[in-house]
Amino acid sequence: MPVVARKALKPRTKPAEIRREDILRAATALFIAKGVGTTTIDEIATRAEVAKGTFYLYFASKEDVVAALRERFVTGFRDRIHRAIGACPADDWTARLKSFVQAGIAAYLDEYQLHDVVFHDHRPDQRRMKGDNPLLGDLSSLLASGTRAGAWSVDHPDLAAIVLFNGLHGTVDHAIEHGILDGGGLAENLSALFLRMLRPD
Amino acid sequence: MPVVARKALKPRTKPAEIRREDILRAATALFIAKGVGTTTIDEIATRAEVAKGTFYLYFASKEDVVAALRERFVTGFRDRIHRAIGACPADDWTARLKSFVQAGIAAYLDEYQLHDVVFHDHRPDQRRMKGDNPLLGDLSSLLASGTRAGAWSVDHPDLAAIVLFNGLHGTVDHAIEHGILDGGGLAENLSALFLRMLRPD
Amino acid sequence: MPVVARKALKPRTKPAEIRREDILRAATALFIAKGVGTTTIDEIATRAEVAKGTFYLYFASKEDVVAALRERFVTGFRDRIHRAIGACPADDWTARLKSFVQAGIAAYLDEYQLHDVVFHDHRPDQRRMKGDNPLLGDLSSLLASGTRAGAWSVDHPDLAAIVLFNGLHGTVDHAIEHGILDGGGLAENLSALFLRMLRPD
Amino acid sequence: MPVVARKALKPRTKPAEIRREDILRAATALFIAKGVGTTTIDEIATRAEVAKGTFYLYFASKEDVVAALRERFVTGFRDRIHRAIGACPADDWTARLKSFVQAGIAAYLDEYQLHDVVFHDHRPDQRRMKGDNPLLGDLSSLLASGTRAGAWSVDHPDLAAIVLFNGLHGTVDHAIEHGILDGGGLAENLSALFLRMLRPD
DNA sequence: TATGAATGAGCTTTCATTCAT
DNA sequence: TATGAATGAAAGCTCATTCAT
Repeated sequence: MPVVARKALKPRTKPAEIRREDILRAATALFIAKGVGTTTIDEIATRAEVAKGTFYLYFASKEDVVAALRERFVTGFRDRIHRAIGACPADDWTARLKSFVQAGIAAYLDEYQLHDVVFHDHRPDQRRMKGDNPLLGDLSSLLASGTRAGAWSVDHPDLAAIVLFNGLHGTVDHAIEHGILDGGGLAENLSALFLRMLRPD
Repeated sequence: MPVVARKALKPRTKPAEIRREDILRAATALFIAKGVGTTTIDEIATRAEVAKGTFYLYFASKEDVVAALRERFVTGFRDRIHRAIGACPADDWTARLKSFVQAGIAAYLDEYQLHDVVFHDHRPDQRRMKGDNPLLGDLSSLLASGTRAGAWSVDHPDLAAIVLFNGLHGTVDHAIEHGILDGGGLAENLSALFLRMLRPD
Repeated sequence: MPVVARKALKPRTKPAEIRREDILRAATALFIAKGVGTTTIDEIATRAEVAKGTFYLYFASKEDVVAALRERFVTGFRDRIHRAIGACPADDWTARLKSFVQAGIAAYLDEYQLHDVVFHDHRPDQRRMKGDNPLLGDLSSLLASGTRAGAWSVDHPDLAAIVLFNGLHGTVDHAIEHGILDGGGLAENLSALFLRMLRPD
Repeated sequence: MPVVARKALKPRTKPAEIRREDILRAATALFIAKGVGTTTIDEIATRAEVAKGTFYLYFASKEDVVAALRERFVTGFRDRIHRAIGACPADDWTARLKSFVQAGIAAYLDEYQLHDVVFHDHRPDQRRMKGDNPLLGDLSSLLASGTRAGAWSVDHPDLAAIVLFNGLHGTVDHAIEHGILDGGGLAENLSALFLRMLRPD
């Protein structure tokens, strides 16, 4: 009777981080393909090549997975925008705003499917977390700083930030719906519109 | 004890429209209170004082109810705005835009709970119906007309309409989240912001 | 305001026998097309252009309809065979048996769909009614009479009747399954086989 | 009280084959007792001492269970007949045929309840599978071989096989209906009848 | 006699979660 | 850490039947 290995072939234990990643990746693909509600834990586990029980070793529930993906989405989105803005001269406010718009549109167009998954709340208390959107603060700061620097003029930076952010969001939604994927032209027009809003009297 | 009544109390058969209304009302209350997903047909039927089978006599599924409510919500919302605009002098474009904003905010604040229920799609193809939003067309027309009349200036009325509408929407969302229910002040500031955007160069 | 007729157009009341027939006809078509179990009372009523409640005025249940159809099927089947036999010379036993076979096959091929409907019992006590099959008695008598007349020889007419009847039944079933619809050839071969069984030693 | 056991008593996990068997056994008993249509999955699960969900781990539906039982019934039935025939001298054709009849009757009498359950199709396309009956082929071969060996004479072995098989089937049905459970005498008479049919001219 | 709105018991099926191994 | 068989609550939907008109 052979005593040796046999299990060396398929290491039953992977580093936890990898496992988690496997599951997250599998879930993302399925959520995008068939929606969160329709995807079963079973399917996620199968696709991640993991037993159903193992899933629960890493996540408490399906919603927990969605939350993790949301976290990651928001961070990634924000980083991307920050990187774009960071590439602009510190005192070129118009460029910074344009970068915000351009990077925001591009990032959204790239990942709107994940966005939909991740912001498709099922709970009635959805009205709690949106306020946490850190981009609103970023944008508000940008507007306020530009105003202070005399680049433009805004009375209520918070309000303007909300309008700009939602305007951008809605514009991309509209573009996606209508199959327009030319983010460049979109960014151009949108920036122009936003800058009109910021013109001093 | 009156002998006459007896049947007046519990008419087995009600006019279809009333029955439908009963069910719709019951569903609305439950959807708002505990979410669409968590509400069962059973609960709706019980609350509407109707047998489960009767529910299916009037609606094909829970989603069918949501669709009916959505229809009604959209129509009501739009009517309210139209009524407000209609009360303004036909050539006072600024007043018309302000009315749009004010009525939109008020209507949304009044009914955002129903709004949430009704736009909480479960399907992954949510990206189909939003474009049907007739208010976008209304707003775009308003902007274009005002431009033609020389009241203000817009390069891309459709784009501007999207930004305004989503800006308004997002602003109210934000207000609700933060417990601000002073629609008046909100409308004031928002209109001012929008009008800045429309100023000719 | 016209007071006249209005109802003369569509006489709400049809003679009971007609109504019953309408329902029976509708049920038959549906049962054949989609099976008894799958057909709903609603469908029968709709097809018969009658209200659901009216259905219950004429039949106590779906099974009651099936029973009525069965009754009718059996009677018709038997009549057809009797007519065929009756057309033969009273003392030509071979011809009478052949007629039985031929008419039986023809009738079955013509109406096997209804046969299937009508003998597709759902109850576990199916083992009760088959014995009522009057054709077995008819056939047994025929065999006994022929034997007494010296045309052939049978030890146990009842047993032989069962074998012949079921043999015939099974043969047609087989033919139908295999798409053979030439009843003539079938009857020829089957009669020959049966007559071999009846040959005296 | 033994302390060791505890888990031996109610092993949460049983070998799949045993579980399947438990369910099949429970279903059979219920189907026989109250019919397939009337038996609910719930009842089967309860009787098999299994959760309802577990049922669906092993079978896709009630019909799936019936199909499994049918499969098993047909195989068992055929095996039994083959065993009986196999016990006869290879060249004693009469004995072989008698064995077929005798074993067929005995097997059917023993298991007609299961037979009824298993062949109580609900679908309108019942006319598809019967032809698959492998016993017809077996019987046809037997008849042809006996003919070739000069033991008897048959013109159309396939047709004769159908008649014999259905004759046998119908005879037992009749016997059951009338409470005759003496398979022996039945076999005697039936074999005699069949052999008459096979006599050379 | 005829209607058809209303009933509600009852069935199948799904799936998140547990837990013995 | 990993497994996956087992669980069982929960929910949607159907349809035979009733009954007030």
